[in-house]
Amino acid sequence: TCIWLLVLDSGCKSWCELQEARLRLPILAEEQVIMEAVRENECVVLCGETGSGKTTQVPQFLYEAGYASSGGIIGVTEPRRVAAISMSHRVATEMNLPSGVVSYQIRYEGNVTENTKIKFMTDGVLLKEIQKDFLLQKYRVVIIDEAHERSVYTDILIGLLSRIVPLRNKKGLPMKLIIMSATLRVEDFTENKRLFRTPPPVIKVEARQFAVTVHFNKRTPVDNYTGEAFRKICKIHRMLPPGGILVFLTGQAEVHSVCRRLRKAFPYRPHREHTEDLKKAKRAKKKKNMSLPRINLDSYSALPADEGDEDRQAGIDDDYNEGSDLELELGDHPDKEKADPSIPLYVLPLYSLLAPELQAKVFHPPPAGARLCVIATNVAETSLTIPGVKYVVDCGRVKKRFYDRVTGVSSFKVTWISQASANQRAGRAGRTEPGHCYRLYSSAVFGDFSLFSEAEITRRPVDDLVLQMKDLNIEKVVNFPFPTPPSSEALISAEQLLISLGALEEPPRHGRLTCLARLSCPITPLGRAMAAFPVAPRYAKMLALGRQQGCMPYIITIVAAMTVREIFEDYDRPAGSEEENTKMAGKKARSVQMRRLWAGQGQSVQLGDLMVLLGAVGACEFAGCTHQFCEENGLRYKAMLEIRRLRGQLTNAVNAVCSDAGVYVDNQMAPPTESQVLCLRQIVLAGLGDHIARRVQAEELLDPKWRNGYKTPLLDDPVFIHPSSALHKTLPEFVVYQEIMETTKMYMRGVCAVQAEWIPKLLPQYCHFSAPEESPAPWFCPLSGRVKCHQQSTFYRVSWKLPAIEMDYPEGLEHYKLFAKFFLEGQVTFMSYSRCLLSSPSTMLKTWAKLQPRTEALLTALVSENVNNRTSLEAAWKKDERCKLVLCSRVTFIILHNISVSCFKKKNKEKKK
DNA sequence: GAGCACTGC
Repeated sequence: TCIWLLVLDSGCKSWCELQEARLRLPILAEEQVIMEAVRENECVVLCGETGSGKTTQVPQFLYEAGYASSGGIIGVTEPRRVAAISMSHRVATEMNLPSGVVSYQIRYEGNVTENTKIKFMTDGVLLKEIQKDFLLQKYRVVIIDEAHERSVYTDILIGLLSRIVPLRNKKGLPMKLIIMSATLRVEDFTENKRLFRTPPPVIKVEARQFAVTVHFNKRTPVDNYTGEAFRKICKIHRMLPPGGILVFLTGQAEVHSVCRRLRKAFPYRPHREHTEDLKKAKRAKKKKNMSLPRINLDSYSALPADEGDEDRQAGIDDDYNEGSDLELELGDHPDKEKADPSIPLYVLPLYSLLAPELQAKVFHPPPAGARLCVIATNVAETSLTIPGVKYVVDCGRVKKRFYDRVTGVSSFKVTWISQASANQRAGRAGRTEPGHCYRLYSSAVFGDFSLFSEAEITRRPVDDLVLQMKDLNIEKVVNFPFPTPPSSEALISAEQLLISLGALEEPPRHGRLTCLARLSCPITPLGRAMAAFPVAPRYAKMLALGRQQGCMPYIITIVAAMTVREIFEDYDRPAGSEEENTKMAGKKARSVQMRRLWAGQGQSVQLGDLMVLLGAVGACEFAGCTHQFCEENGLRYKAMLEIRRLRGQLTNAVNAVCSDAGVYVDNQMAPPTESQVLCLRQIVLAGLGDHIARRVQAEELLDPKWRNGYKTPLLDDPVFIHPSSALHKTLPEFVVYQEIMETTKMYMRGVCAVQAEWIPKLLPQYCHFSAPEESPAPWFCPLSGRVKCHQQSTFYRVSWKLPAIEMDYPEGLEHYKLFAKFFLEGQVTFMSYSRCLLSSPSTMLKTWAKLQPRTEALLTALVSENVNNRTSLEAAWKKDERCKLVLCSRVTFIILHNISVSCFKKKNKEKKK
């Protein structure tokens, strides 16, 4: 983050320069129109592409117009942390105000003061603030920036603010909402009657972007778009004038393989080495030219450099490429891809998981004489802006995560992008001068793209959002004014999960449940506590249970590590060179070894991948969480820093929810003891109850594809423990998993072994219990004062037989009869009445007991006062001390309490009436 | 015995 900021801010050299740049922004001409619209409307939608300056200028207009005087402040939300920070710096500089006045707030940090007038923050921060103060009384204006990106939080914020703004106006504390979008796709906001009854005005602002000429391919490669990208880059580099090239591909592996090919084709060596190479290459070229037939790439430069007619070129392209393509795809034939060091290309990979110091390279100018070429994934579309890009090569695809709504299985698929996305990518070529965008697909294919990408909220589970909303006392989540609502299946399964976790009250079982009733469950106190933890509900449940046996610090660490993605460095990606290959092999071996070490021994092995996480974080923190430690042990430094900050935040949250928890972040944390590991596994099971899998049984093993497979309640096909898992060879009978990812097979990730007998105990909501066992017979537990029994159960849907376990006797008349028996035997009060009894206590259980008025009288009394355990008996007694000893008919049981008395009293009263 | 885009609390 810091590196990016330095780079982002390096553009702001002097205030004068800034002011000059500022004056050129087209939005300045629109100030009056905008401010008038804001004055006259509660909500205004502002459309302006990147480069219009809306993010930096609109807050200043509002400030000048007095919206931040008299106490109120101007809030601006951004979908990314870097944007919140850099925008606050930028605006502070432009306005010549200190950071205490123009400030930012992100998840872990901020510089907000009492004097803050303009506050930039991430969208999640404002959502959390609504939890504390629903009316957001601090704010006079809220600006939702980048609303077109449709992140889940901006969508929810817009829904909430559509209600908050009128409420504020009614209260006489007027507030304004400004929604800013880079595209004109705003109908979801403006034409949505549930959101705004009167559509808010839409103001369009021109952008100061340079023209980008778009070139389509004549043909659209079906599979080999990386090969096509490679050829296109080569061509651009050979033929077109200077200017950076930005290439959009879909994943790390593609990025690295194209990088490798380009580096081979246009080797770049820094400094002297390079000039040496150049000379050598020139000599070699001369020789080769004499011995080899001239099918040369150089012939291309005969074409006009500004050639834009792709269709015409494509013909030549195809002829030429068909031959060479084969060679290129046959892999590493060093001789076939002829190196041309005379025109060096400075090739850099760029993707989100790349180490920040390597990412930062793209922001620096390329070495003299070399052209910059960045091979990127989607990060370059919105998150990072690379300076000096004149050419964009767009493969037209994106890798997206998909969730199966029924089974919850995740997978990654490469799909076509939307037209909006393609235009956004093209726009990256026109930041500093006119540019060109080469689309590796035909205009017809482009025409078939959807206009816009789907809103994120429709593409992912919403359990966390539903919990947040319930915590805001929005019970009927279906009625929430979503700009685009999630599917009802998604809402129902979210509600179901939250009920199972105990975060929502279970709806009454009797009668047919309407869809609405199932979606209107109120939040429980546990749910409130869970909503206070900024993690997924399953993990929040673990935190809520974490206090036993001193497990809280461990649970916090495990939850933090599970929340942060990819804590281990990936050494399986294609290497850039042979030496890098051997280097990576060595690192990988070390990483595998360390993971085995962190998995521990004895009990802790059963905690599986979660123990590996715990061990890794523990070891890393013990070593001071240094870059070097991470590097040497295969950990992603950025991930470890995020875990460290998240541990801090979760620790604070736990202490806030439970003031006597007294947890603190200990970077010298000792490994958990054997009994703590047992406890941790049970806590994890309680949180991941719907993520259980059972090893396929020998008798079920009919199909060889089930070998080493696991069965889950929701899937017909087997799932497997991922080969990188600590439990891959152990294959425990029962496991819980973090997620199922479908690749070549369905793999469970984040696996932890659990014991069968814990399941009915900790997850009764998922079990069907059979009648209490007859042997051993039900008994009275003197410690808890309750009637206990053994009960067998099966796991829901799959009917796995679970071992019989000790349970509270199930509700019903039988429970009262048993309690009466134990009571008469003197087990409940430790006093024996047997010598005063006419019948044996076991009479209570006889089928003919009803025929005896005395047994019936006792039973009725117990039932009417709900007494079937010691606690409720004592409570009933307390109600009326005088009647502790009562002889209930002369020759029957002695009944020692007011249960029967109050019962008789009631009856007498009724008789009198 | 493997192959994961991108974010926010």
